[in-house]
Amino acid sequence: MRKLEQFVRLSPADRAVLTRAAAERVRNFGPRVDIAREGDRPKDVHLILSGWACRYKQLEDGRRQIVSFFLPGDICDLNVFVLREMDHSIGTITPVAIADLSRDFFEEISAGYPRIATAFWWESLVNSAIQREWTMSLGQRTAYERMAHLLCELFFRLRLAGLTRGDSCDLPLTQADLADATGLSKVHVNRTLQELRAAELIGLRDKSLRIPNLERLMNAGLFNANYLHMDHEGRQLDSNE
Amino acid sequence: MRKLEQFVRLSPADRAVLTRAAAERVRNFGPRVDIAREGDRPKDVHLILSGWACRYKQLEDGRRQIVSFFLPGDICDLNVFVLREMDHSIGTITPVAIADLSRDFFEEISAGYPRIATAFWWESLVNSAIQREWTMSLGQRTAYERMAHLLCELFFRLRLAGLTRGDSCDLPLTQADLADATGLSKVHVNRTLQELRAAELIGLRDKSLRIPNLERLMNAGLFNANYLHMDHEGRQLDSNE
DNA sequence: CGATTTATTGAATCGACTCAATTGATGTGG
DNA sequence: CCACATCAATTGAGTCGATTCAATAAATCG
Repeated sequence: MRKLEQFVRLSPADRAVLTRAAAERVRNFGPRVDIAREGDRPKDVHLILSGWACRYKQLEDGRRQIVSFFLPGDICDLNVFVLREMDHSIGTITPVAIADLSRDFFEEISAGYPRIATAFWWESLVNSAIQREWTMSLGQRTAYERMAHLLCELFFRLRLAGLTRGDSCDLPLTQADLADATGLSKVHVNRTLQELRAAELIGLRDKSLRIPNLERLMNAGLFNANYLHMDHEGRQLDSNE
Repeated sequence: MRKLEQFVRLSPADRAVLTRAAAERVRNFGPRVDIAREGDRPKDVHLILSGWACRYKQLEDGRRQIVSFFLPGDICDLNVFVLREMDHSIGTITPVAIADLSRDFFEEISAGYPRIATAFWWESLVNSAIQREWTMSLGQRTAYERMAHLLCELFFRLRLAGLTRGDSCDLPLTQADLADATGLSKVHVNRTLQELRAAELIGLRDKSLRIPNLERLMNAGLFNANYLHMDHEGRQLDSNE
């Protein structure tokens, strides 16, 4: 997705490379399917072109935790080139199109396209920050706060990728997905969403989320957007497109 | 600490650079002191030479979550060069000595010392994996499992750094620290530790932890060491020291 | 040695869970 | 296009893990 470029503002040459990379070796997956499994030894990095996916881990007894969400434009695993095998799985939520990026591509990038390299670097650091914030959420926030926080985060990320319409966006997650992501039971997710609706902090039906007053939802979730680093240094390196 | 080298096995030249880097610009901190605060804009990366520290985040109302622990040999924040400001704080647990590593140092490394660069890269990827595992713990594991898991993780990491003696190691954390890290209350941490002691899975007194049967503790915590990636690719790049 | 932090224990409470059943949507094949 | 099956969302009731509050014991520190 060309919205990945949102991050650093790229030159036409940069765009060309990305567009080419995104076009080569595209694979399509149905919904609710695994792209990679714990224990695999993948050779490529994946770029999500469209659709939602998630990273998840599972215990032997079946307990499952969604550890992060991948939205269009996100890059799955830069670790591939250093770590031997996957310590988690990647599964789709909706139908997903991904581009497989080779090691060669990354070497080409880091050699000749510093702005893209910085953007990738930034991507991966923000992902770490998001992971920390999830730790915070799961450890300290109440169910209500946690849900509000997650919805804020997704909305912000989608907006950055140009995937919102005014105060609304798609939310293809089921309540079971939200449960796996927030560490709550399905039943409690349902009740928490009802509370949020009752407080008129969200409107949610037909896989579409509306946030009438983002400010108030942020307060409810103790949401501070600093960890998304949307003011990243890259902006200074902008090329004059 | 030279145990950082454990990861990739370094050549004498590699060691020399590291030793030099570790010697320059060393700072010492007392226990329970902040090294960096949320909102800061640090210019250097920190390498922990000795002592324990942690990364933590705090909500306005005071709730605090320890998001990761830093042990001797750990590197604090490679993000410094790309992200504008800290989205979390770093505080010491024990007295700590750190070496400040400059941007120049990292450029020198990535240009001339590929093995070290790989080791750093590996470090940061493993840290991400640890962060994911914490998400898993906080989301899905019970208090008992969570505690067992955390103690396993710390023991493995310390052992990799050569900081264990047989089945024992130092554990300078207070129960309040463990509470902030596991997302439990202090009281419940206390009770959980008692349970682990009663089950003879751990011995813990005077800041010293003993694990008579690591296997059993791992089972209790549903601990799978794969996420620590101790079999990283770097071993293949070992120099013949 | 008091003073303060850390660890421990008890009792009551509550947030979130489990179990179980119902309603509503979505989808598929005949 | 309906009938049946499946999956997703909702509701109620009872339970339990973990919390809070509060007090005491033990350890550490200047």
